[in-house]
Amino acid sequence: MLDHLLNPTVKDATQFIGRYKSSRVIVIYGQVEATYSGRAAAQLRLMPRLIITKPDGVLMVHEGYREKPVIWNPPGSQLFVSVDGDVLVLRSIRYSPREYVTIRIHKVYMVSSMEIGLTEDFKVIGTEKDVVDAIMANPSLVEDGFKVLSREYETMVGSIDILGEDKLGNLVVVEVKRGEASPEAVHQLKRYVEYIKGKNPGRGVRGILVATGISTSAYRYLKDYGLEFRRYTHANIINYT
Amino acid sequence: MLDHLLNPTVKDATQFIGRYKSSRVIVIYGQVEATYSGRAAAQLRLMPRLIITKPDGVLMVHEGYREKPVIWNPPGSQLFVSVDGDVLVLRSIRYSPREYVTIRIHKVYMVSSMEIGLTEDFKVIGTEKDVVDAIMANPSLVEDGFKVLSREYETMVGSIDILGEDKLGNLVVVEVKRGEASPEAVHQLKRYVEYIKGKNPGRGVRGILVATGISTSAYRYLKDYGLEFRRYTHANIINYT
DNA sequence: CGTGCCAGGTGCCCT
DNA sequence: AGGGCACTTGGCACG
Repeated sequence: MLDHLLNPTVKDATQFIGRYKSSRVIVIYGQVEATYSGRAAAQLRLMPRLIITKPDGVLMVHEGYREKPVIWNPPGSQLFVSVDGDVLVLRSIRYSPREYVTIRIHKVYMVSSMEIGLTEDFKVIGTEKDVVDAIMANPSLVEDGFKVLSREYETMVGSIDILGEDKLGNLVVVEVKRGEASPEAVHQLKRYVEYIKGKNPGRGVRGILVATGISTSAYRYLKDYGLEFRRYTHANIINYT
Repeated sequence: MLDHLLNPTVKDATQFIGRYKSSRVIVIYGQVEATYSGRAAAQLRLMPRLIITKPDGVLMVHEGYREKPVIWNPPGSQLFVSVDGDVLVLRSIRYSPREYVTIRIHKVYMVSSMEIGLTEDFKVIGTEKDVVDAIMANPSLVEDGFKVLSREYETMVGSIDILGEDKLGNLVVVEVKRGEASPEAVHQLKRYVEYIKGKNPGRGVRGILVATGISTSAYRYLKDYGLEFRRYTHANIINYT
C-alpha cells in the first residue's frame, strides 16, 4: 500500500515516480532547485525541500515554513519525469494559462507514495450559502416583517444575494458575508442598491449588509451611503441549516 | 538528516513527532479522521491521508486530489501530540481567530522528517508592484506626456495606485492590475475617479485601467463609466524592473 | 471553456 | 494585533 525508496539512484527514483504519478500521491525529500514561468516567474536555488505530486496533476514545492507551496502547478497540469545526468528532472505544464514548473532534484533522500482518496461528500458548515439558506427559511433573521422576493437576483452589476421587501413595501437588497464585512462588501451593496433604485424610480430601496461583523472603515462607508448592518451569529442560523 | 519510521507503534510515532515538531517538517502517511471547528466547521471520516506539519505551526491534512489541504491550521498555530488508546492524536490551536483542528490517526504507515529551510530572498517577478515600478520609472508607459504626481495616494475610498497628470493638465487616476482586469477593478477605478472629481471640482479627471487584458463585461462597464484602458505586456515593462 | 464570486482564503506590508 | 489589499490566488457553480 505504502511504497518508498531511501536514497535511491536517479534511475530508480525515475521509475518509481513514473509508475505512480498518475494514480497516487508521491512525496519526495530532496536537494532541489526549481523555476516557475508563466503569468509571472520565480526561481529557487538548490536547497533541501519537499515535493508533492498528486494524480490530478498537482505539483507542489514546499519549504520549511508557510502553508502554501513556494512554487506549484494546480490540478490539470501534466507532469513529465526525466533524467539529466545525475539530476532527476520534473517538468510540469499547465495549459491554460500556459505555465511551466521545472524541478531539478540533485539528490533524492526519499521518495514515497501511497494511494489516497477523496472525501466525496465533504462539507464545510458555516459558509455564506448556509447563511442565505437560513434567511430563506426564516426571513425574520434579516428583520421583522421581511419578505423574500428573489434569491441570487441577477443584475447588470452583479448578482444580489437576496432581494426582498420590508413591511412598509420598500425594496430591500440584502448582501450576505460569512465573516467580517470589508469595505468591498459595502461598495458591492451600494452598487446593487443604486441599480435597483434606477430600475424602480420613486420606490423606496434599502440596503442591508448581513455579516458576523464589520470593520470600522466598512461601517463608516455603510453609514455614509445610508445603508444598514445586521449582525448574525452562528447561533442565529444554526437552527435553520 | 532525514529520519523516518515505518509502521511505528503509537508510542514511537508520538515520540518522533514530539522530537521534531518545533524544528522540522514532518510528513505522516496514515489512516486518519479529522475535525475542524472555528469560524466554520468540518469533519472527515477515517481514510488514508497525508499529514504535514511545519515548525512554524502549519498543520495540513491533504487528500489525493486538489492543491489545497482539506483541513488545516495556518502558521502561528500550536501543535499538541498525545495518545488515546491505540490512536495518535494531533491537536492544533490557532489563537486568533480561535480555531481547532483535531486529527486522530488510527494507523501510522510512515512518519518522516527532515530539516528544511526557507528561501529568504524569494522574489516573484511580474507582480503588480513590478508594473507600478515600471510606470514610475517610465511614465510614458501609461501614455505620452503622462506625469506621476503620487504613488499609493490614500483616499477615503481606498488607495490609488498612481495619481498623475496628462499633458493637458487633467488629473489621471491609474489603477494597475497584473492580469486580466475584472469588473471589480473597473468599479474600483470608478470609485477613485469620483472621489478625485469631488475633491477637485471644475478640474478634468480621467481614469485609466492598466492591465494585461480586460474581460468583456469589465470593458462594458469601463466604457459606460467613460474610463479608459491601457494594455501592457510583460515585454513593455521588463526593461524597467 | 470562459465568467463570476466565495473562501476557515493566505501572505505582505503597514499602522 | 488589526486593517487593507494583492495573489501564479484556488475552488465551485453556472452559462
